Amino acid sequence: MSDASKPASVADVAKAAGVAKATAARVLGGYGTTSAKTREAVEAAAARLGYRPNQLARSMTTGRTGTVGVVVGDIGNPFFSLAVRGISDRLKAAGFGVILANSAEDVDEERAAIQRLLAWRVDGIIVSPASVTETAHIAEASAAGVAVTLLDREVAGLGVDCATTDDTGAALGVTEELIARGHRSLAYVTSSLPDQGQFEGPQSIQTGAVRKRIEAFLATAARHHLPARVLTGASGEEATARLIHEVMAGPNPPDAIIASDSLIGISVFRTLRARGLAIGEAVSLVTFHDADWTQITEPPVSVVGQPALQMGEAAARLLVERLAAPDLPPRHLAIPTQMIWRASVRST
Amino acid sequence: MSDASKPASVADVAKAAGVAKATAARVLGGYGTTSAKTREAVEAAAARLGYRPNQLARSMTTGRTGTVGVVVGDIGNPFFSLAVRGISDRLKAAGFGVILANSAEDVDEERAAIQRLLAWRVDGIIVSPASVTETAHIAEASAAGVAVTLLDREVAGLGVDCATTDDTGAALGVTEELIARGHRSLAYVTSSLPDQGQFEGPQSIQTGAVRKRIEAFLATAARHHLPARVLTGASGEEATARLIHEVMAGPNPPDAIIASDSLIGISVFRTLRARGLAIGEAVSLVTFHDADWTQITEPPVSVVGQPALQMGEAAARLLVERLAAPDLPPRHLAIPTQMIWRASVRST
DNA sequence: GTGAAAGCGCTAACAG
DNA sequence: CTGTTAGCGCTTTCAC
Repeated sequence: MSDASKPASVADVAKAAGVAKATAARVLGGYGTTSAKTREAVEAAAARLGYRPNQLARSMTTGRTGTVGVVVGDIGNPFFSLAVRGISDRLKAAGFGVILANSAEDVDEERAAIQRLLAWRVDGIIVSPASVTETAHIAEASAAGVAVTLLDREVAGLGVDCATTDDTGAALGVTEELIARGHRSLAYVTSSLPDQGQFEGPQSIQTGAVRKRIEAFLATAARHHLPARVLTGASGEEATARLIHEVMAGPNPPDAIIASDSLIGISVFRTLRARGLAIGEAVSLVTFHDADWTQITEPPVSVVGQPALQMGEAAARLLVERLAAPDLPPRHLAIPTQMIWRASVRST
Repeated sequence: MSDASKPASVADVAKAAGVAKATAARVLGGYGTTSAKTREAVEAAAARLGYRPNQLARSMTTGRTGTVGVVVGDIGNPFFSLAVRGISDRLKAAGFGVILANSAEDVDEERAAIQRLLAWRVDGIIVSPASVTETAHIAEASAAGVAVTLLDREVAGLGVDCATTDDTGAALGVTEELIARGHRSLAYVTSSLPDQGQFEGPQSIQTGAVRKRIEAFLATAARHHLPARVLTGASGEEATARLIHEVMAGPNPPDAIIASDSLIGISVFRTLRARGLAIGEAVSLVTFHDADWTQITEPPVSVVGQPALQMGEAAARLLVERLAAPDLPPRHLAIPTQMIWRASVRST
């Protein structure tokens, strides 16, 4: 059967079947035309020798790998893991495999990952860029001729496809409704770190989606002449807890908090509880991403529903379509979010 | 700079730098010895031409791809997504890339994925087998000379490395404690489907880890002469709800329920709530996997803590070590779980 | 329908 | 330290 030392090649099979290399290749590769008789002979020999196609050699000659690189910030984050599931399913259906890379939200790692993917000659790359400004490597990939699709985070001027949720609309809607319900001091909590270590407006945030949300959040609050602050660096339980404790203990504490993802949402929920604050009464809470758990807490948590799986599917679809039609103009799919108001936000 | 039509090759760079192909290759590939002067010349030429190494060609000649295939049941499941994060981090540190495949817990898909990975000549494969019995393709991969490590689910007699949690110990411990706390009718809920469509003992369950847990669960209950039932097919919210409603409405309903993962845990929690049952009083609940949300429900949910991330890291470590020492005897790392008892289980 | 030969881009082995 | 040569396994001409 199969041999650990050196798998049988087309040449081996050809010899065993008593045909030319090209003929065996035609049968094994499923292209060209062959008579039923030779086909059987080749297939028998292949089975006997435990032939296993070498995709490297195949891709080497054809120039196509049938492979797409996926670079996300954190595959451990439910939002991305669902997106990757969507991507993976869709790509598989289209006959592509996935090479996964985790950037840990670090531009240098992202850059290295993309270089590796280019070296592997992937047909396409789906990436959630860690930075909106440092994107030369993404432009480079696109220029090198691989199809690029942005996931969740738009980068202007790159001229590539993009699948995001409607961050601006979502943030605007949430903020408006919070204000309509009588909240007078708002806070947005994100794990993103500002550029210079200190938050100085949306432009200091490098995560595209988060920047958009903060822009809409601040603009909406300003329009109503209400104080709004942005808490950055909420990465992990302790950091988030510290931020929340600090702001709640300080002057004019927020009466409504928006968490940028479900991980932060949990931490905020817990910290508010630990401070003895009645969520939905003393302080309201909304989180981005409709994680399952938001329905079973007491009170249940209001969410900005982000169809992560569908977004992944959309990104994959965009990529596959571009591969088929490289000259299509770049498209941006902004998938609508769905607000679900629950008791964690007071209603008056 | 870079050209979309055809990237520069070693030969192109060599010609531009006025050196032999092998010399340019030595510089570009970072092997052998070269003088500082030629190195500079080659690097300059490479930069000018936008040279990009072709990993396919590299792997073709070296026989090593520096790539590991990872096949999981569902990357969208937090348990696996954390495991994959651990795997990815560890492999990256060791210089390996990850090709991800999702089996959707389907043996046929898993088989196809493994074949594809073998065609890609991955150096190793980490897989959470969908079935304990249909494992010929895994044995085949191992026989073909790629390092195989099992993730989360042991398969006896395969002679490959394996990183799991201690399922038997965990299930035994949980069951004992539930009984000690006065529960008299137990139920275990899993998404796994039994072999013949109907549960007929642990042997009808194909998911290795789940089978082990059920074995220990049933054996422990039997030792105490207490009724214990296994609910299968709890895949998705509705299916789980139906199962729970059915069993709670039937004769001798369980007074303690063990959920096989955190997704099921949420569904059970919700369904019990919907039935108006006081969790931790009328009925107790324990779930496998220490998902974040278990701490913030009311009551908080008891968990069998599964260090998914560490398990992933362990699997990757086993694989890397085997790649370095192929003749090592197969090792099985059973990472201990950590029980955390919370108010969802009554204490008497 | 089948065969012979060239070549993808790179590294490895051996000279010089 | 550098150059020459061969070859990895496959597909792709182009003959026959």
